[in-house]
Amino acid sequence: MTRVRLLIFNPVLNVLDYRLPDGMATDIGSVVLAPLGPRQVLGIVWETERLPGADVPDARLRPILEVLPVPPFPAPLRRLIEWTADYYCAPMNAVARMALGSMAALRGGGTTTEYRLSGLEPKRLTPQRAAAMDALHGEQASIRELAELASVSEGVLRGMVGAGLLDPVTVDLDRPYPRANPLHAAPDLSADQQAVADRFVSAITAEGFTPFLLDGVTGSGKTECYFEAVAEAIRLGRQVLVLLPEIALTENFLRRFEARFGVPPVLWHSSLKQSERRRAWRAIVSGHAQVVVGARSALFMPFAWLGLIVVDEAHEVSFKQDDGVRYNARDVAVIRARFERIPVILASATPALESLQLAEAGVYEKIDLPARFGGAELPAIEILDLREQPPQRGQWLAPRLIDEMQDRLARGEQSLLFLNRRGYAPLTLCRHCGYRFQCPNCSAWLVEHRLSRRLACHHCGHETPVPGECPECHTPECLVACGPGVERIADEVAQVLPDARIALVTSDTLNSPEKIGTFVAAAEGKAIDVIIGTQLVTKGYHFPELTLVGVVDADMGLEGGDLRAGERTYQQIAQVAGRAGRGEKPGTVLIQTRHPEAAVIAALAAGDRDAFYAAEAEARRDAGAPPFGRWAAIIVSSEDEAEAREAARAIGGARPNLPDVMVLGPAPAPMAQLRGRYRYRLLINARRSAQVQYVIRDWLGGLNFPPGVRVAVDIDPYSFV
DNA sequence: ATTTTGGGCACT
DNA sequence: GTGCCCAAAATT
Repeated sequence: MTRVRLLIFNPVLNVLDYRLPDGMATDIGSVVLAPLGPRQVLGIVWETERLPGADVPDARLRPILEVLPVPPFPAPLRRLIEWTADYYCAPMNAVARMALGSMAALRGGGTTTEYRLSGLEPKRLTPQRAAAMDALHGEQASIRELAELASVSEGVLRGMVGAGLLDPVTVDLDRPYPRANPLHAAPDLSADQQAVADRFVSAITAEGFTPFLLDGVTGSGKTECYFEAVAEAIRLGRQVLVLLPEIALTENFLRRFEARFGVPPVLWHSSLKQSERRRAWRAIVSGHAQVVVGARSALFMPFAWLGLIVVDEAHEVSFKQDDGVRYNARDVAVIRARFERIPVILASATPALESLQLAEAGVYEKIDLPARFGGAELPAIEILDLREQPPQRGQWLAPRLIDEMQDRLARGEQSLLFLNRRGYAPLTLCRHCGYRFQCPNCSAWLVEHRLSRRLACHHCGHETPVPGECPECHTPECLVACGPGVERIADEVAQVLPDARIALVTSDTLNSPEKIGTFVAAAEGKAIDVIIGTQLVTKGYHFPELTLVGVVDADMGLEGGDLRAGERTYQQIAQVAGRAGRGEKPGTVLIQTRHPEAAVIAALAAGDRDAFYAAEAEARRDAGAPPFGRWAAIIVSSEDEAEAREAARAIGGARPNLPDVMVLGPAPAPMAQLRGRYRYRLLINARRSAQVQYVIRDWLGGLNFPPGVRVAVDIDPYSFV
């Protein structure tokens, strides 16, 4: 009788042994279906010696039901899953889950019917049908997905099929993607860029683990360089994974990719439709997908022949996942490359201090790309001290910044204002009684969105219409907006530059590929004079007529005691500054601040990157922060405040007493309530040598908590809320 | 997480 | 003894 050990996809059971029935064969890594009580669960066949479990007598073993028709997880992926679970104190099955697409993807094969608008004019147009016609433009998907997309019931759509408004299309579920051609459009590289590309190509050919830190200012052509590595991998028949921080980035990226390789890459991100997800996953595991561009969740895909990983904008905070398995895709990408024995390229204009340190230590091979491509000059950066030249009362733009914008408008050039705050105002209060609108589920103010006339929580999605009176004292028309958001800045610009054509660029306004495309076309076609945006506008775009960048509030990111606040501010401003002067004309960057003396601001003004990194390193060393020391967080949460407090106190009471590990707390988390759960936090600061994970596992392993209490461990945390 | 089991208790 | 509710145990 053959006994098989499975990694089981059940939140509390990690490991169970089964019997392999006669006539059934598995390999290590096979994905199987197994009985669990009256149910069926997925499992992955694992090396018994690598997965400790209880010794259950042969007689009690139940037989595996089915081996799923997908290639077994290869050893490098299995090692990656083990490493990630171990390092981030997460259950192995939670990590392994990230490697699977969906049940449908595991079964594969077959065809399905999708529907798309036929273009026929409706005879009878109900409001629901009108909404569907509007929302489904250019979409093709199943009835179910279309219904969700258009927010109408499936019945409405079936009716539309009957009326001939929707056409059925038979689709092969696993239909292949067009092949990328490495020779489609050979790039025109500078000597510097060619040297970098050559180095990458040689690493690909050598087929070994080679981690690169590609450090080059915005516009230096990092993408063109690593595209040559991608081309070489394609030539050798290996697959490539390119990780990007946000989906919003892909629009621009896809155009550049298609220009270079003739076809779009395979996309992988969380908002793929069922059918797209299945098709992409099957192409990835079969080895058919040549280049996969994805968000961090693509990192655990079971590639058949992975040959290269690229992490673009590798410093981006969004590579850190902050729920579920709290991993950092930038770091795990390097680990995966090590297990796969392939090159990995971390590309950034403003690398994380941790990455720079690893490069200095010789762990990463550092590749510098100093010059801006085409000789375009880096913009001049100037500080506007708001204490010396304050904006008018109730406004946020200093006169000097307005003058410069006026000037650009007169010259037919473009300006960009950056403020990383969505909505109209971050706080709304009652002028009469001082009532402040707060989220019922979170410790956060509700942000007024004037475009949608709602108050919204940016943490949990709670929304309410803006009321006409104060809910506390019932005074009508008494609400005041406090502080600026991008919508309010847009109002101000409309007021001071009445002739300017303004584009507001936030995740609220630019939430679909079509809208992004329209915006980019308008900006390139000089149909926009002033772009006002959040995070979203800081990277990727190339507008030759954009010659002025204004940073509305450089101090915003520095408040709040986040350990990486300085670094993030530097990165954001350097990034958005890179949008200016990308064409023939030189750019200017104006930074509004009340703290011109702060190290970050001073370094930006002086254009002295090294000075910033030196100051930041010094501060981190003093604080025992990464990369010189290590942090970890334990977050205890419950819907019951007392229960959360009690559990946190119990954890605090069992704290280890070790010379190289310091425990702070428990204390209410800065975000004391989040999505209806009360939260307490303990912070662990350890020497770099300390085995924090083992200490924490030991510590928490001996404790039991009531149901309803969640204890999350965050290793190398980014968010301190 | 989900399902099964079993103890305690009211009721026939 | 039977039905019902809830907590505890088991899931290979």
